[in-house]
Amino acid sequence: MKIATWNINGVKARVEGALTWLAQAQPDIACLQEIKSVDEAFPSERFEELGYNVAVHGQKGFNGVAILSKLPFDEVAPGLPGDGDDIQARYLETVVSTDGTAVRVICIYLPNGNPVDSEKYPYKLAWMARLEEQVKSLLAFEEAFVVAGDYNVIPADEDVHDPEAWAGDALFRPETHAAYRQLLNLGLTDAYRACHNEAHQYSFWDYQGGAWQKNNGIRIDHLLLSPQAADRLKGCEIDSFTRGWEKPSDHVPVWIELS
DNA sequence: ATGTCGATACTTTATCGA
Repeated sequence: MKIATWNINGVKARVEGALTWLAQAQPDIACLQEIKSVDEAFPSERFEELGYNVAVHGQKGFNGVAILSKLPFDEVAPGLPGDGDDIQARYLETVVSTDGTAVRVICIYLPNGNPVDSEKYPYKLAWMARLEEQVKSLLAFEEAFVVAGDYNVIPADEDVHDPEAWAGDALFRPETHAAYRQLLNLGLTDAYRACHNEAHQYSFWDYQGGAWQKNNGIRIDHLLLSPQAADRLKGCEIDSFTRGWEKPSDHVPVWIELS
């Protein structure tokens, strides 16, 4: 089973590119972030034509997540628990099953958090604390699950072209690293790092400053696996080639293969 | 080169968020 994550930076602007990649990469499940669309405007039919079932948790203008699945959804649950006042669409949880084996697939768009002296940074840290609580609850089931998405977290120096340039940024601050480490320490596996040890492999290149041409990237799109999912991990790759396409997203797809 | 992009609104240009 191939499960992918991709921040597409606007589904309206990216639908053709997304369809091209889906037809070529053939993931069984694709988690999309930053769809920047309300549910009603999401072009579900275009994805259904490729054989996908569609679950959307949208919002006007910003944020928004969706999950495409060739397998039918057993469950669909939008929204990260823990704050009833949070209206930002950043979390979508689904369950699919094949041959009697279920896998829970969670699509997240973790808050960016910049600028760090604004209310956005405490919101990011609070969101990460809520995610940690949710993951704790899910781990109690002792089942396979994948938390895939744009984490807006650069895990380590080796995941950024220039650590100095990112010092103090919300994606790279000590508090951010601490919260991410706490999440991993619950028992989750970073699929990419479980499969690769080479440094400077990125999933995002800024539109500005010729970042793609200079390979000034960061690795912020992750698939974290429960122990039961990690046991089934066969591989993990980054499809960086999409960044060179016409009208690219600033993020590229990352995917895993599970047995 | 602070060098881009997408969505929004009292739109055709400024603002926001990334």
